[in-house]
Amino acid sequence: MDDGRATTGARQSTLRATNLALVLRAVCADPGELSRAGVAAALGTARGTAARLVDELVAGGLLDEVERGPAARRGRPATPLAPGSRPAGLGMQVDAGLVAVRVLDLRGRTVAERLHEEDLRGSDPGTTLALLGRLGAEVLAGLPDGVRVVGAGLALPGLVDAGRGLLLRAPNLGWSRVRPAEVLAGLLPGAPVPVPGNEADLAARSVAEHAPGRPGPHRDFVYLSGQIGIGGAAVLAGRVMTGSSGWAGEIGHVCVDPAGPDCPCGSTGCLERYAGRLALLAAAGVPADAGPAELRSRAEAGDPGARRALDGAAWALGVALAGVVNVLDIPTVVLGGHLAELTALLRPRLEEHLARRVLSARWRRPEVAAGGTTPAAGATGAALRALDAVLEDPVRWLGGSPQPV
Amino acid sequence: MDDGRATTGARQSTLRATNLALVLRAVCADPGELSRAGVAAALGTARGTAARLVDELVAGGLLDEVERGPAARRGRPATPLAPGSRPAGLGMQVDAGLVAVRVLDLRGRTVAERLHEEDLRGSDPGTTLALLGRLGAEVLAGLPDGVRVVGAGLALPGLVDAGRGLLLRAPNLGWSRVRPAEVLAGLLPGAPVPVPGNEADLAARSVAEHAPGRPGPHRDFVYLSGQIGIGGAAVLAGRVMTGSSGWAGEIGHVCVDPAGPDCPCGSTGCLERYAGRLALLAAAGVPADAGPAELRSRAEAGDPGARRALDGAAWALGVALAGVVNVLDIPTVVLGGHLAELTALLRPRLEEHLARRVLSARWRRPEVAAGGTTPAAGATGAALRALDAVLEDPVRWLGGSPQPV
DNA sequence: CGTTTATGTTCTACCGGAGCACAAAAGCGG
DNA sequence: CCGCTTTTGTGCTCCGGTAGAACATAAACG
Repeated sequence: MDDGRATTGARQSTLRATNLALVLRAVCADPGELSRAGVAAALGTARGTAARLVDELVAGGLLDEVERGPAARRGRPATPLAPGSRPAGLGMQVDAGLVAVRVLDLRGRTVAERLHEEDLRGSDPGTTLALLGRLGAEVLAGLPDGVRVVGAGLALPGLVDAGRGLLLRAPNLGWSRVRPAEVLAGLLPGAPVPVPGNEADLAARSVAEHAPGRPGPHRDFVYLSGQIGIGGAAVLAGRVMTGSSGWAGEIGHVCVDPAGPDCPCGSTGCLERYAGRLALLAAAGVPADAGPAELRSRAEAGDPGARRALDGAAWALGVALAGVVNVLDIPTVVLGGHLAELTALLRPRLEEHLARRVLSARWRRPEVAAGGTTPAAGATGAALRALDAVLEDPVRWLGGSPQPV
Repeated sequence: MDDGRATTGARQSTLRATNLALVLRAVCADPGELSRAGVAAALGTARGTAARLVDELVAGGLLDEVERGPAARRGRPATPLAPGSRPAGLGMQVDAGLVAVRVLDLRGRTVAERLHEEDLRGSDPGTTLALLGRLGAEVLAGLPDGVRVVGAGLALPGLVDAGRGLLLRAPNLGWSRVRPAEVLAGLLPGAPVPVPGNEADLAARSVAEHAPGRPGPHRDFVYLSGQIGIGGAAVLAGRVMTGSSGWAGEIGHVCVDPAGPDCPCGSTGCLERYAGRLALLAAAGVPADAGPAELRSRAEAGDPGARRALDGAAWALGVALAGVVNVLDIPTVVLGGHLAELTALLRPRLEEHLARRVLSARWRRPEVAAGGTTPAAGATGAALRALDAVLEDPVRWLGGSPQPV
């Protein structure tokens, strides 16, 4: 997308902006642990400077001075700092099986949420988005006083043109060329228009950081989001790679076997045909409406059909992911969505396949981990992404006016 | 590798360092086109500030004031600036078929080079590196006065642990666990120890920028380096993705057909088995020592065996690259090495396969382009990487002492 | 040859961090 | 209970760096 390198000369205000961002980020990384002096130590700046920066952020509501516990060390007690509790991000998600709205504050806490489960395959975009808008409006209306929504995001299971706010195609919803903003704009009073994004990218972000600026357990990983289809994302140094148009991560359509079954996408032998939710359940002989939990209990009970289906999925995942790891050298795989609860069953075979097919496995063995099982991870990620605007450029949010993007 | 985000507070000297780097980079991007006033306009700084920064860089030898041509516009004529001609990078390369040494200056000009072709498969690392060292010493001895080598790199066709300066394994050389610095250290007087890197990564860099800081025709592309094996690299926003350990880009071992032939790497149906130099020539019935030029002329003459072999390679490349494009969303493929001269023959089929198997092809059709045919692109890339240290932090090179890394 | 126009230079003003001194708020020890 | 120690927070001056304007310079144009 961007070059990652500013081409504009740095002036002194840039310096201050940079340092404000660094202070905010340092506090976000260790909420409640840093004081003004701690910030100075962490950044290597003079105490006076750090104090001035902190004061400014506190005045703007981006940082809070929190109550201190019982004084442990001697010396004047520090005033612990935490990310402000007023700035919040609005995350929304539409998936084949649910609609979700979630509001996160700068500390990463869920301030409010609404989830609504419903089979939305083939649904009418206008109707579904209107439902989402109503849920969103309810959530916004119920927010505590003082909470300021600084941005909004919408996770969608398909190819999104973020620049134009356009969902190009979401196969499992049956949607094409939908512009969510047109429906949502009027329904969310006082909130910015949600920026659409790919569900898997955003879910991966919720794994990469648990709260704005607070790194999760993994910093480099390949994320697999098993919904009805299989989406994915590669995360490097805590950043989701979105590619040149934002369409990266379509791991579900990596070819596992060119002689394999046809895929609606036009290719053959796509991973989705082997490890997608429907394919997996069908191969195991589990009714489609039973879900992966049933598959799991059958496999744990020793059902041979279930085990065979899981082995097949592990094999297909192994072929596809080995390719990804060979190309990207990110030897950690996090399984999310319906694959998360199957991780224990898939891992042994999958790690075997990866060890065999990844060139560098001799020196660093690829590992498979389970992602969180919180529903609607995409909504969380969307809220986190919205809040990132604050971390990136705190100065914009210090002035009284909450300028939207 | 790193987080891409400094955690240290910015002080005023940081500001100056940033701006010096920006000035240098701006001049490198447009050598000979910018004056002091031009720099001020490009960076948006005051003219006085820009002039002061330029003066400092000129005094340090990082910028040169070059002769101006005939005055075109009216007004006081500008003094055009160009990257300094004294700082230089030393790039070296060992491949299965050649040893190369190349010195590039900050303007991207080849100051000196030595190439030596020889079949080095199964060669003794010590002997070959000693040969490389001798060539390097000759090149260094012949450098014009005033040229200062600021860094050195060594492109190697295998897995490199850059942190420890260790070549883990280079299958086509038959080398394992080689530490080039041990041999080279004493042989290159007055030059820093070459930092090893992967050949494909470095060759890709030479495509991404033609001179330090001067972007090449593509900013986002997947590079394929057809040597005996097939290496590769993904370049995003002009930056080569090296992965978490620097082992990214092993496209040659992406699985094209799990039921395909065994590969020495332990996997099956690797791309290399279909589109590697030896596999390709063998499939076409061309003698191994004849090379791709012979294959090309046969195919252009209509030889059915040659065409079949190329179609097979295009198919395999299509399957593997479609996977890469699906995952990374980098819809430009640059073919280098022996594949470069076969581009015209491979492109039609390859683009067809990509169009069919890439999910987003409907909205943006993947394209295939030919890389340069300059020999030893890895050496060029290694020299460019060495020079990057200057662009990243010019301040280090302004003081008289040429502190090595 | 004066005017016009753009470049390069010099000077002051302002901004922001560094560094120091000092006040404040706790624990520790008598 | 009181002074000492220790750490935090605050106020001050100094210094480095950019902004901006005024001025000098070097060409082309009429």
